[in-house]
Amino acid sequence: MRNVNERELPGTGRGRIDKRSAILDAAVKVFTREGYAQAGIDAIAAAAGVAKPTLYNHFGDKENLFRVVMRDGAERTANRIVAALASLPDDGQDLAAELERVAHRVVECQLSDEGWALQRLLYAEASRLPDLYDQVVARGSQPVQDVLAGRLSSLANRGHLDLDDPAVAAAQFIALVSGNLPGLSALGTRPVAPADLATAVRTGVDTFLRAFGTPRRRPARRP
Amino acid sequence: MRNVNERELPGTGRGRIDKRSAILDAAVKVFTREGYAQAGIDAIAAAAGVAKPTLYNHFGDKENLFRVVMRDGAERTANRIVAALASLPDDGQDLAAELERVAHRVVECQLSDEGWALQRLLYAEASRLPDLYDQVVARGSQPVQDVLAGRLSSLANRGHLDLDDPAVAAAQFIALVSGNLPGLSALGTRPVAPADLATAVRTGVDTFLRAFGTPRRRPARRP
DNA sequence: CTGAAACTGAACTCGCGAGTTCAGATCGGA
DNA sequence: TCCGATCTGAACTCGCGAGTTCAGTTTCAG
Repeated sequence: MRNVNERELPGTGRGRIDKRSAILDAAVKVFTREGYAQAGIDAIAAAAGVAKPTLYNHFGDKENLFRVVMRDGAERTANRIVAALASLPDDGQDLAAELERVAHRVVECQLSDEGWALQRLLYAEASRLPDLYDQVVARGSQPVQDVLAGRLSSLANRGHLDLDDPAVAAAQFIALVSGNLPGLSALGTRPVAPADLATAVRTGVDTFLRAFGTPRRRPARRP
Repeated sequence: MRNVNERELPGTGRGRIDKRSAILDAAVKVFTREGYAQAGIDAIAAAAGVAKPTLYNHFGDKENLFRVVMRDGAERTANRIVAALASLPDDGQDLAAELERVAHRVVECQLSDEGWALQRLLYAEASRLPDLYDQVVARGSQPVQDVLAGRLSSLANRGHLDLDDPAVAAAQFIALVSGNLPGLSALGTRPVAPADLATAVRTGVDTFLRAFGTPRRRPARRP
């Protein structure tokens, strides 16, 4: 049998390609498909095309592997959303349409298989691994809210929005726009009709603008 | 030893008191404390003061027991919330304060240990038991939204709110008022400072009234 | 009083999965 | 060419937990 150093067989997966990232990719898939408890180390190793001891060499144990997977996933998702937010222009041109466009992108990240799965995994294990929750928030939702708050603040400064507190507005924007998603997609276990999605986003943005749109006066604060 | 039909010893739990409900009570506690996978049938039986075969006689297997627990829990929680909503008056007297009061009650149900635990369990097992999700929604969130929509609609008919669609407004009210809860309480794993809770509720109601309060005109629909 | 139904407790089966061990293969670098 | 690090595969340990079995007990209706 001649040596096969010129190419790796994809299935068997021998060679010096990054075992570590292969394991992480496989772990994401298996964890998100099966859940933490149901996911088997054997299955992950097999999916990664790697021997079990290799996996243990890299990650120590199952729980630690899970932590790394969650942190990476949160960061990846957050980066995608932040990139989408960065494309929100500062001039108030067609503000409603722009907000809808951005909201769509944000919402799509949550609707992705990975997004939902990460959220479910986080909920499921939050009480067992409270520190993990903090880390995921720090790398995930926090930066998203901060960036969004910044954009909204820009718009407010130029008179296109009427806000008291950009951070609150950012949180409420996200709540309004994605509050219906769990129901629509049954926590991500069912596909969402694009029309339903569009409606959800539109009504969310509508209400946001009813509250914070600039042509309108805001109601007097109650005593 | 004289007969003890006048009273059961609470600890040992012998006698004809409802074994079934004793098991359910214990199951709620153990499932919510440990999560589905970690919860042991032995632990549940022990907590219920019941022998394992009795448990299996009543519920067949672990998964079915879990289903019953979740359905019951959803119904119980929904009933509490609905009761709170029913106390929302129809006259617009001090509308903001009344909305806040109701929102507080709604939010407290989600903040309760059982509320959070049920939500985490639902998220965790939704992909494995999709039908369960439907049932929980049908007995849990759906009635709540319907009742709330009814109350809001009443208020709108009397000119105290300015709504297009009461169902949408109800969903958005809940989203605005409880959107911050996961972050505040770290998915229910940490206590929430009453002041933070009050702020979250107040800002949610504020924004809701900015969007739907009656003195204001609603922004023109965009093309 | 009696017999059926429900309950008990303890021991048992059985499969699963996390983590380990080890002898050998493979690779990169010097 | 050779060393050390890394990877492999397969077999193994070990504990855990779901579900069962069974012989004996309690309860209650008739």
